[in-house]
Formats: sequence, structure tokens, C-alpha cells
Amino acid sequence: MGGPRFEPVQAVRAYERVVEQVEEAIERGVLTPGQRLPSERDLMVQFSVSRSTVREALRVLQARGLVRSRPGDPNGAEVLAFSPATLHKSMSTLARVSELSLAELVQFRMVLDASANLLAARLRTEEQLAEMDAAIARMREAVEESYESFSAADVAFHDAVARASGNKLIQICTDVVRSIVLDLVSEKIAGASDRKALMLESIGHHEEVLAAVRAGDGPLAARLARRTMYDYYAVYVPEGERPALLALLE
Amino acid sequence: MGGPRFEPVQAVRAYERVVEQVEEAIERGVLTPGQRLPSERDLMVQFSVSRSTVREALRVLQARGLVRSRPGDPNGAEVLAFSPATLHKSMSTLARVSELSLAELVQFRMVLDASANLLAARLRTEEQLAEMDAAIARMREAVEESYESFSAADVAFHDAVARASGNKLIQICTDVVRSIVLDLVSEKIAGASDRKALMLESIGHHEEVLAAVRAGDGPLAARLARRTMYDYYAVYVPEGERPALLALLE
DNA sequence: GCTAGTGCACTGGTCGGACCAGTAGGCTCT
DNA sequence: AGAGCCTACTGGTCCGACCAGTGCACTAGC
Repeated sequence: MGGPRFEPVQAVRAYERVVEQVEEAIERGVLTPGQRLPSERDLMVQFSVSRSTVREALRVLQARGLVRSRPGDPNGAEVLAFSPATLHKSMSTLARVSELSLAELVQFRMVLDASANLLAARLRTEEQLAEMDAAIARMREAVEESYESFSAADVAFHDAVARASGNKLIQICTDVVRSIVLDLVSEKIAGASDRKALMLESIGHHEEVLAAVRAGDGPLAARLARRTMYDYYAVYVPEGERPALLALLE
Repeated sequence: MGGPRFEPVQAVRAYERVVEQVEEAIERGVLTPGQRLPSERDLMVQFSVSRSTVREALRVLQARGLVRSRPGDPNGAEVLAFSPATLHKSMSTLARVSELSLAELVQFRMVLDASANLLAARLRTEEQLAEMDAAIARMREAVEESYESFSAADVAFHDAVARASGNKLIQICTDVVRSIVLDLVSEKIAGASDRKALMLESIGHHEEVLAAVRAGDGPLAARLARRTMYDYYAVYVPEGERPALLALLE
């Protein structure tokens, strides 16, 4: 016992130290989105490593969505504003390799969307209500056009609600999970025969939700939002897993 | 109008194609966790690219948490089971770079934890209830020990609830956001003077939540969980942002 | 015979140099 | 003054080399 306790030193690879430094600079605001990194040949001098090492570091930073490099660009790599793209990426691989079921994803959407509506009912501005109105109007037009435009309008509605919730994390996660769910059910939807009826029913549900949001009745809006989502996606969920979704509908 | 519509071809870099192929093999189950990739020198023959290109591809795959390579390993890189580590990484940079406030993070936790409790109230097994009991018992012991062990027991409780919810996505996101929140408030908590009172109060709240879960009263458990989280974290949230949290407490 | 120690044949990590295709901006020529 | 070329960069890729580890087979010693 006693004596100095040494921490285990793990060989930190050179490219990782490069990543760390650049990452820290970005997070501390020293490097802001739109700014350019020095060229790879400059970086290899500044860090006194080889260009291979610099490039491996840049690949990691690029995979994390922090920078982007373009061949032939006279400037260096560009510092990017954070986008949920990498979050989306990791969550979709999670969905694929970690065997997330559609039921779990829809359930998650139900939770998030309901919360977004609950918050939006109290915090929404008139402009945001107008956006939701416009989105529903576009949904109605799109019924006669294509499923794609209907879906786009539907997404716009849910996104407006998410933004009105005032919580960026809810907004981003909603967006990410939604696109994963849409990917999963897209082929199934394409084969549905009574699509038009489903769309019309969905529009009615959305109007009820919006009415509750407009009235400021958060709990009602949340309940309706859950119900709307369930009615729309339940058919794609294996019957055995539907009870878990119903559990959210009290 | 008319004529063939060509899609814009964007120069796909060689290392990206390598990433794609390996990624697809992992997602299709051709490569399963624990298996080894061929060595870099083998891969450069198979893909007929240089080792630099192979290495850049491996860096990307490693950044995405799909493989890990160890120097000196006689085998190639190891295929990893997906862990939320990369999800955690991207969400924490999101929290730092994208200026997520503590209020938003806590609000998100309130939403997820409440839903987990709602579901757990219906789906929990006896073993899971026992786990929650044990966690609370450890919390009580830890009051006299240290904040760290108290926090660890607290995490164990919430994790047991999240697992009992039956939704892996809720579990993972709860875990990720929780650790980010704990990081943010850790230094503030360290300076709190009346920590013991807070801990005791928190234990009482947890017991109420657990009672509701045991009784199968989901809505009550959810409400209590939100309240518990609010009471515990509100002091760290700037006063101006607390109303947004209160909006969840109906 | 079996164990302990030693090489050896790999591995990944890093380096340096080289070439290519692309870009942007300055330059020249008209 | 404008249109076109030219050049000096950029990133992408390749090659060859060396180093420090690791695991395994082999060997020397018991």
C-alpha cells in the first residue's frame, strides 16, 4: 500500500493526438464553422507528423462530421457546423446491427412526438401555428399527388411541432428516428392499396392534434399525437409487439 | 424536357468504397462481432488499393465504432459489437458544439425517464423490481459514504427501470444523456453543502416511484419520475429556463 | 518429458517521397 | 477590358521503408 499511484499509460497514437487538438479547438470555438484548416502539408509541419498521420486524423474528424475536405480546394479542410448527420449515422447502424425492432422505433417516436406536442401546446407562437396549418394544407393537396409529397408535408408538420417544443435535442432525435422509421416502412407503404384512405384519416388526426396545440391543451395534444402515430404505423408492426405500443396510450 | 436524366456523379473516394464494403459485410452479418478482418496488407491486395487507403478506411470504420485495431495483433482488426459509445460521442459533441442547454438535456431526461417508468410499470418482472430495490438500498448506504457511490446506485436504479421498459432505444438514449448531464453538473454538485439532505430526499422520491412501478400504475410512476428529476436538477438550471421543465409536470 | 526462455514472422503505426487530377486566381494575349 | 491559358497550390493515392509491439513455434534447459 502507499507510494505513488501511477496511471496506466496507454500508447496514444499520433493521429489521435492530432484529432484531439483539432477537436478541442473546434469545441472551444477557436475554429468556427466555415473557417478553414491549414493544408495537410501545413498541418504535418505544425504537428510535426507525417502526412499519412495528418490524413488519418482528418478522416476521423470527417467521420465525426466536424470537417469536410474537397479535392482541389486551394484552402484546407472546412470546419463544419454540427449537423445531426453523424448522430443519424450512428443511430441507424444501431438500428440495423443492434436489432432494434420497428416497434421500438415507433414507440420512441410516440414518446418524443407526444412530448413535443405537450411542450408545443404551451410554447408555440402564432408563426409556428401558421406553419402547422400550412403543412396540413399541403398534406391535403398531396393526397391527390403522390405519397412522397404527402410524406414530406407530414414531416414538415411534425418538424414544426418539434421546433415549437423549444427543445433542440427533442427536435434532432425526432428527426433522426423519423427518417429511420420512414426508411424501414417505405417499401411496405409503397405496396399498400388503400393508401388514400389512410392519408385522409391521418389528416383528420393531425387536425385534431393541431387543434389541441392551438387550444393550449398539452396533455390532450400528447395523447392525440400518440394515438395518431399508433394508428398510422401499427399495421407495419408485428401483432405480437403492438401491446407495448398500446401501453403508451393509457 | 425529356431525354435521359443523368444523376450527378460525385467522385467517390477509394477509401469510401472500402468502408462501404466492410460496413455492408458487417451489417449483413457476414462479419460478426469478434471476427477478425484480414490484415491491412491482405486488404490492400483484396481491394487492390494501397495500404494508406486501407488504413484511412479502417480509421473511418473505427471512428464509427465498428472495428478496433491493436498494434502487434497477429490477426487483423477486430469486428466490434455495436456499443452506444459512438452514439454517446456524437451526442456529446452535439451538446457542446450545438449549444444544448442543461435545461434541454434535463428536459429530455424527464421525458425519457418518465416514459421508461410508464412502460416499466406494465412490463417489469419480479427480478427487475428486486434490482430496483437493491439499487435504492445501495443509495441509502451510500449516503454515508460518498456522492460518487450514491450517484452510481442512482444510475443503477434508472438503468434498471430503462431496461424494464423493454425498449432498447430508450435505454441507450437514457444512458447517453444521463452521462452527459452528470458530466455537466458534477462540478456544481461537488460544491453543494447540503448534499446529504438532497440525497435523503431523493431516496424518498425514488421509493415513491418504485412503489408506483410495483403497483403497475404507469401514469403515476411517470409523473413521480418527472417530479423527482425536476427536484433533483432544478437547482442547477438557470431560473429563466425552469418554466420549460415545469411544463412537463402538468 | 516437460517447462521456460528465445527468436522469428507476423501485426499495426509512422514516416518520407512521389505522382495525379482538380481548383482558383493571376497572367498574358487579343 | 475581356477571354483564355498557366501555374501554384490543393487533396487523393500509391510505393517503399522502418519501428515497436505481439503471439507462436522452436529450442535449450530442467
